[in-house]
Amino acid sequence: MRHRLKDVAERAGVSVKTVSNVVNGYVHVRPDTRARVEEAIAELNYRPNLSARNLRKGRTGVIALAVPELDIPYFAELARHVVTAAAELGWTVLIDQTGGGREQERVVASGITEHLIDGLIFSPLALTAEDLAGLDGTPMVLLGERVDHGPADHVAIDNVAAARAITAHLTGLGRRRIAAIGSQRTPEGASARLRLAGYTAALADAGIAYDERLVAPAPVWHRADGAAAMRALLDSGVRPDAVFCFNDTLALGALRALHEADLRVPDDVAVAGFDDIEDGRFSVPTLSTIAPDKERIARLAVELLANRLDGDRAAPPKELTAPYRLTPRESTLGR
Amino acid sequence: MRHRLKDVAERAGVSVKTVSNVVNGYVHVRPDTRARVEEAIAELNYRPNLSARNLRKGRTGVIALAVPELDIPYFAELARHVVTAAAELGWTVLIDQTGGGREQERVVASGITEHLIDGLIFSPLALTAEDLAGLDGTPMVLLGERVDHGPADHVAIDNVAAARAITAHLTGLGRRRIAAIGSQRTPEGASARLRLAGYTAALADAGIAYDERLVAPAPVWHRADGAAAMRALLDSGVRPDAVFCFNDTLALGALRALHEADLRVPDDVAVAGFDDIEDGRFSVPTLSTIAPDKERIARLAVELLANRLDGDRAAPPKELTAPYRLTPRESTLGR
DNA sequence: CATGGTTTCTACAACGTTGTAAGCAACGTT
DNA sequence: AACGTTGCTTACAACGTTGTAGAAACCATG
Repeated sequence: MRHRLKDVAERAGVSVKTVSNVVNGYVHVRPDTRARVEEAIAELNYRPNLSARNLRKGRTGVIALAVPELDIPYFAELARHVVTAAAELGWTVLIDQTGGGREQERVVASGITEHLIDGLIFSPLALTAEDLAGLDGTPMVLLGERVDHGPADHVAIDNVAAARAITAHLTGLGRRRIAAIGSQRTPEGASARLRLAGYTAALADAGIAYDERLVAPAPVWHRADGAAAMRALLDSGVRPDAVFCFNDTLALGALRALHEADLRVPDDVAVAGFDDIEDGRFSVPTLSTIAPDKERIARLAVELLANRLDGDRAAPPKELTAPYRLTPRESTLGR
Repeated sequence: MRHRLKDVAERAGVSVKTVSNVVNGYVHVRPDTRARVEEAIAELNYRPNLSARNLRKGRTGVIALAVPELDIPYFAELARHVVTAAAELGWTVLIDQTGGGREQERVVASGITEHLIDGLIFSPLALTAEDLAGLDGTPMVLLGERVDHGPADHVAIDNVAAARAITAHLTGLGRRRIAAIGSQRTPEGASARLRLAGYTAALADAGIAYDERLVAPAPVWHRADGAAAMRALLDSGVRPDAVFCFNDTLALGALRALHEADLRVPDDVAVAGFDDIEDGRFSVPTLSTIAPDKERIARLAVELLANRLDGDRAAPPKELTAPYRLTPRESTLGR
């Protein structure tokens, strides 16, 4: 049922290599030969065996995208853009779910899928620079927070500036007791550190003293964690008049907790997020946020990988910065 | 830098095949031989070349999961479960985004990735039974609505019964003017047809006349479409006291539109969805819904595929039904 | 018609792996 | 002592493809 070059060759009365040449568009093939071969290909419904081709060529045409969790909307949206950008280069994307743990991420980085993929676009949570130091094999592009000058190409937005901008947006509304949700002390918390830095910088800009009690940790950044952190803040008695959540899912959880506490958003408490996920455009109220240009991030990552594959693998790693937009919505409307 | 069986064999002073045997856990290898080989493997950091293995075995260890869109939360959550279930069998999952169009889905089904994947788990939107008739190659499991007794294994929940159950939940609250959002006249709308059937059946059960004006179409089932459909219903003057949305994203859009119209949920209008996506547990108000057992669906699909690969490929297709739960939340609380 | 250069095609080897069959020890049984 | 059995290991071929090198056919030129 499944045919090989050899079958086509026999049917067309030529050598195996000639069929291969036709399949690969080699120019020096007589038109009538080409026609006979193409006819045979069609009749047998021949399709190349990719494993064999890959074995021979040392390329697979498959790249992997590794993200912590697919059902975090930000990563799902990012994945869509990466798939689209890669398709334009004829690549297939293998999406890998790491779970976000350091050990699992190390396994991915060290290339468990080696020999199956040509390259890797990697959005790590927990991985450190040392983990990456040992890697020699597959070309890799990192997304998200800088793993302090790691050995790989890297695409990110300016987290500190973005966090500073949205916090400034809150101070600009006249809010003074601005809480932050999502801080992390673990080494995994690179994003958290950068966004916290932006937050404190913006407070300083506005002449507001930093109050540790207004900063709530969140071990992971799911809705439930945002709700829990918000409840903890409210219970602690520090009456915030605004909250900057380090991502949108945290913010959606916080909205929920505020609702349960009978506080009005934005009247009593203004809420801001980060990532611009689809949900935030339809929540009640709609969510003010930082909108990273995900489409651009994906495209840059794919291009970096393409350059790495075709060009100099030993070239020094590139650091690219993608744009973002401050996107105010109902959750931070002025009073 | 990258080593082969041969390199390991030379270093350990054994034949290539013995190294292969060690790698594959063959039992008849003397402990000291095994130790020497494993040492050599570790020293060289050897990893098998999957292309070569695949070529030899005729299996790739990769299955594909094809879904319309990754950033529809239901599919993202489903994908996570499929990845988990497949990992237990040592499979890697290649996630493919079809976009939901009939032509693209046909390309996926006819196996553009042939020779790269062992099997396919496919959640089609637009595909018809005829499109599937021609397929001969890769084993396939269909998810979601039945493509009327297609030629492939199939896993789904009982859509009609589930839709009937949640509509009955609304009538049980004493609601009488129950709208439906998400109907589709296109052939793609298999889900829509089944859920509409459940809705009408439940109305009949409760002795409520079917009113066409209460049924709003939605070309696709995104949040924006739900909001638009809800607005259209409100503008048309048919004052509903409840809405059954054919999925959760539609329902979240409807919640938003009701909020903008200053109607209270559930007091003025009760809202129910379908799918039990994460967002619905944190929306304001939280969303009553039908919760399909996604974990079970994924597991069944993977098991069906495994049976197909190991067993009789010509066996008649199986139809499996996964359980669901009616999950009432705030959006349909009694008055 | 010899010369040299294209064009067209082919045979062969190689990519790295594993299944098959067979060889060689070592052992226990008769 | 001869025999079969079992445990361990190996040589070889094959999976389907493409790169290399070269043969054969063709063409244009002097």
